[in-house]
Amino acid sequence: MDLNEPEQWVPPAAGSARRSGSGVPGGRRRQRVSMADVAKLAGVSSQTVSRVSNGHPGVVGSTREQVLAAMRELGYRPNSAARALRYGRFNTIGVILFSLSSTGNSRTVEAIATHAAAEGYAITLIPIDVATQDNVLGAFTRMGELAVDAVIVIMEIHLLDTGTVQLPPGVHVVVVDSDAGDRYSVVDTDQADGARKAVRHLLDLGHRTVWHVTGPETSYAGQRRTQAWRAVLEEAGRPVPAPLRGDWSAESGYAAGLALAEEPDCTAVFAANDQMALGLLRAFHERGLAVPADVSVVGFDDTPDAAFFIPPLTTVHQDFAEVGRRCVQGVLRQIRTRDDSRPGTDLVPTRLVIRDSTAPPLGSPGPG
Amino acid sequence: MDLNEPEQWVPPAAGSARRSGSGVPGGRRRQRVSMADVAKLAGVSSQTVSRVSNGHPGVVGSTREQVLAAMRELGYRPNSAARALRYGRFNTIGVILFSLSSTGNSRTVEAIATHAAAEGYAITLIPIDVATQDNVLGAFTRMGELAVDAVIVIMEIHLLDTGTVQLPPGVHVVVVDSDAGDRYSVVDTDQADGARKAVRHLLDLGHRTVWHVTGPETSYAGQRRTQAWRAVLEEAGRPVPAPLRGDWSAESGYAAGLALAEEPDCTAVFAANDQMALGLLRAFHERGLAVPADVSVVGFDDTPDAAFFIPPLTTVHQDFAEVGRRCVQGVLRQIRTRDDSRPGTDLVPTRLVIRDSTAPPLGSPGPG
DNA sequence: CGCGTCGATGTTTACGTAAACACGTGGTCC
DNA sequence: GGACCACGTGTTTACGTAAACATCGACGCG
Repeated sequence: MDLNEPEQWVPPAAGSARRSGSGVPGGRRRQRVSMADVAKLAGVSSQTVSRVSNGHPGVVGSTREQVLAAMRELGYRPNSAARALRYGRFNTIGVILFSLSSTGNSRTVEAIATHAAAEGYAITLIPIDVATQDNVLGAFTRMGELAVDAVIVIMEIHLLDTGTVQLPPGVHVVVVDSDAGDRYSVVDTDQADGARKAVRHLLDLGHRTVWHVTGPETSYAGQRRTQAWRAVLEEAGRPVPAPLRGDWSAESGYAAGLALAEEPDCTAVFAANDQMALGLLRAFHERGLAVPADVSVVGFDDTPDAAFFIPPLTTVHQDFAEVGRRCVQGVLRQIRTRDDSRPGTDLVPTRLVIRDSTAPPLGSPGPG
Repeated sequence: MDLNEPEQWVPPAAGSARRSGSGVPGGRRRQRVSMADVAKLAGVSSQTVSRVSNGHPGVVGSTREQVLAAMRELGYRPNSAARALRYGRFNTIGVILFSLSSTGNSRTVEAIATHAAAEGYAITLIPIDVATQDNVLGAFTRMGELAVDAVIVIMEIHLLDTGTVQLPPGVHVVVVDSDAGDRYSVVDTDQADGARKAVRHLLDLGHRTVWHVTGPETSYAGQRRTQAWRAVLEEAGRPVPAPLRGDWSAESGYAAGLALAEEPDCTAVFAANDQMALGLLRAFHERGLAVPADVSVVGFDDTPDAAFFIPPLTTVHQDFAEVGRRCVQGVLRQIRTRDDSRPGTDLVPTRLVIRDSTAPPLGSPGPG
């Protein structure tokens, strides 16, 4: 294998080969190089190697050079397991989530990984394919056994409130997509504010009311968006149409769109995410309804593709990178201060991006 | 923190207050529970605890029960660092990739994580935000220091062929999106075959030739698709239009679409991915070209959204889950057989999904 | 009835690292 | 000039686990 060192070092004392492949003659047991090996070659103690390895002061230049040379020659790498054992820390953050398939999740995870890396932390991923109680518990159990110092949970935390889930002590938690701010440190997009902006935008354009395609019931984010939609309509004294249940997929948006196309007084729809908005656009197109002339559509997320829908989608921009950044920040603060009980909710603001899928209703004099 | 045990155990020696917060007065040093603690409480040796913990035979029922009870009481969890140190393995697979933002990558990673979990392996993610040589090297160096038994590289491996990258010995590698089958174990979608199917489909419909929007130059997958496109046209004796350079984004597809709209004899386009196809659709729509009546469009990937584009997109389906599965399989085979030099290329087949964005050219009698 | 054997459990040791402490040498201060 | 200190380096030890080996008692067989 090209990436590897050409060959591993074997101590010179052929007779007293204390590091042969465990004595097995044919054993090709790629022996890992330890500090002791480096120390022996450099003619120093292993503690000195440790000091050099960790950049500690108190090693004179010439010794340091010798050690570094030995390290290079042997291709020494610190053994992170031994390190973790010694320090009691793993420098790893676990991330539990349902799926990477949603834009939001994958971008949040990416941001988490990037920021964690910048702080010297790796991230370990535990996806849960099917959201059964068992799977969730299993994931948490596994995480408990894993080498992580903290866990970021990207899912509705209610699934965990069974009392049976236990993380090992000293493992800190930050939660995304949940309202558990009273018990955990929560970071999330300001779902309610984003939804409010979307609905108000449509009302401001002159629409009498706004229809709504929801996310799945289990999604906290979806619930918040739906609540905010309802609240804005009620505040404004507008009728509140029955929401259509979606599941984030374009397909569910399409189904909702076919239904909404039959509603003669539907002139504005707020979809709980961009994918469902895409489904709406296609359904309306198929039924001969022009967007935005006949119906206005607003989405949520601002996926990179949303600007290229037909027509380009007005939507609520979520700053996933910022969510990821704050998750890491929160988790590191807990690790560093050893304080794991700082509940609270940290909301990342949203931004309404107005494109071409919204307009005043037909026959309206315009905004007002 | 709800998830944690109420308090940790401290060996009884002190007085007999075996459940104080910790021996240290002010120190709230969440003491981790070790086998020794469990052993003491259960009145057995730590070796017996180890045997119970690992399900080894040779522990009589009553003893086992006692140990299990002690484990439960103390909330014992095995220390994975110590385990890794003892075994020399971490049960972790590293994944290096550029970005999770692309559908393909995130779905591949998800599949990797799922299958790895099923085999008792966790995955550690190292994303590289900007593809500079330095960043790539840095990621590999970090990976070398990390606790991983193997690495899956999701990127063009040429970036690594500098000779300076070194992974520690015993770390196995599987590569995705590369042609390094002569040096590494490579798993990938059969890019060429997929592209061939796409182009042939368009020719079969009666189009004289097929235009092409490429992926970024640096992408091996993109190169393969472009090569295959060219090869099919040449084999069929058709003219080969100059390909338009894209970067996977819908925006670049849109730009290409605006350019292609000016080409009077462009009746069929093969976009190297679905997002760029989305951009094409919008550009054509904007310029009054009907798809598929005036221009046929084929994409690549079959993202979940592609079926809801306007019109629903004919595209090449990639089985990312299978790619992920085979990556894990390959890596585990290497780990288990201790054989890390089994180069070869494992291609996952594709499937052409015909929807509504392709049709015979205007004025054509139809396929043939 | 004594010896061999087997099964259950305890004891020792090693894994690789790094903190804590020990040691020795050279210089400084009074 | 002797006590002390600083600095560079070596030695001991602990981290938690589990393999390897040791021990001890009970049981079976000749």
